[in-house]
Amino acid sequence: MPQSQDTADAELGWIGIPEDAGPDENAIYEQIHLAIARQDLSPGTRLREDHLRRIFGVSRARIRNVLTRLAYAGVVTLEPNRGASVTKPSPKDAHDNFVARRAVEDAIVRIAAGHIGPADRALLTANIEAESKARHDGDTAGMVWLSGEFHMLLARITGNRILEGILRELITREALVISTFERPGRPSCSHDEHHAILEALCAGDADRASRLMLGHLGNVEDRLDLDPPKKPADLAEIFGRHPTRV
Amino acid sequence: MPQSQDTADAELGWIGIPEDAGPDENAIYEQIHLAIARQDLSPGTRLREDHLRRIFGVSRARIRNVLTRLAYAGVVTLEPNRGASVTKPSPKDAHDNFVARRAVEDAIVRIAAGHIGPADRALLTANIEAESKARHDGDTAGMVWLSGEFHMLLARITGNRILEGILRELITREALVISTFERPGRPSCSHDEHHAILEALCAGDADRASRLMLGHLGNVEDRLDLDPPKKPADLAEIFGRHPTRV
DNA sequence: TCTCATCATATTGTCGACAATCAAAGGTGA
DNA sequence: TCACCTTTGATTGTCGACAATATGATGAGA
Repeated sequence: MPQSQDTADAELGWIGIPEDAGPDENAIYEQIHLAIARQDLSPGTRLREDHLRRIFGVSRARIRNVLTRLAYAGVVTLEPNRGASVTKPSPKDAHDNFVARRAVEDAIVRIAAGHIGPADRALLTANIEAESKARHDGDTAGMVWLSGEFHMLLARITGNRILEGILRELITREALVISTFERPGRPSCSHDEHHAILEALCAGDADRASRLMLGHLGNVEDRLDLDPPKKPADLAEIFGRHPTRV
Repeated sequence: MPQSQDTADAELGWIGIPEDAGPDENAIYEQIHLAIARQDLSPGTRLREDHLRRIFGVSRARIRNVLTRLAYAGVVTLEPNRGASVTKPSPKDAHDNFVARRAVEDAIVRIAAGHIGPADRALLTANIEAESKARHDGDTAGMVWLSGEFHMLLARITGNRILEGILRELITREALVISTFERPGRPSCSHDEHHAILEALCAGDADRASRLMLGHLGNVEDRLDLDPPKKPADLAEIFGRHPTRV
């Protein structure tokens, strides 16, 4: 499949990955992680070691180490002797991820309701405005990312690094879920919901904030199309293109 | 500090780590992870690459990879140019871990209340009995391990691999927390609590199971001594030994 | 024309050697 | 006797080369 390979490489080439990220291993990890979280790298994209090595200007060993860690985080899938690719979540993965997220976000929002300060409020408000702008500009990837950032900001308010780390993984995986299962032409519309959650938090009403958060997450999930495994699409496309010939 | 080094090495040598684990990387990972979860390796123990290499009979590169993954899981701490050691959690880490655990376990127990079947019940009952036996035998490490397994069984009942994975990490870190902060001569006494949780689950009473679970986790936390950073103890010991001389 | 076996290429897996760094021991001077 | 500098040994960090494996192409046979 030379074609899909090339597209994947192209995808790696232009965006997200800067010309010369330092030799710092963590930096490389963050770069790739961010590229996936921002949907610059779509599920299924192969991540060839030699290619990454040239992009980042480091030895293969280091790339390999980074890929190992990304695989542990669940955003990259490592197949023996087949290499690494951006994880393509199954419908069950998607569902499980949502369930776990509800549990974690519920806890976070309840803690945050007691911790939120003026500085936090400013950050959250700014985020909501940025997302609003992204929607206005039609930047859907930016919207998904900013939406995730809103939730990460909430996690940071709690001061609990463990919850924060867990949520980070869940949100990154959700970016993969969304780009795999999104219904075309169905924009996410979480703007008012984020705002309502913020208000409840500022009012110190943990129960209401929790209710709003769970409803919000439910809406995001409902907006997806989890039933079909999606992408035996390739075959369907081919059949559609060449009705009965060759 | 040659002495603490030697004890650490000895600790590595005899227990937990079998003579010849296969060259399978995952197997090595699991071996070390298990040894930490079972408290066979105590917090602060240095994990020298060359030493591990000889024990497992593989190349250093592989050991290095495993240590990277363990560090990501938070059970091993990697200091640049200083190597790896079993993570010694701070009091804050301990607290954060408990908070996160309450969130995750609450969700798990609520889901499990709707999913539990006869086979699950048998496994859980067997676990409770095994823990009872371990207590009777005075095998505290075994008790901690079996107690963790009880919670892992609950997670498995939910069928949610993501929640299961998250809990696994939290439980492993809790083993580190316990061996770092346990009050001497204060045995954990969760026997009846596990039993009560199981009963509530079998009755399908999610709310009661949740309440019991949260109380149970709270009890475990209360049993610890989180206030002192623990171990400037070394100095105290020295001062005690040599009252005013030299 | 189709199927199957064989081969060539590209990619990953594994290893050992060397360089860089750190911690402790030993030695020098005040 | 103490403090400080230098040296030595041990440990980790990094890399390049080679081996193993999978994928796609080629060609022979039915």
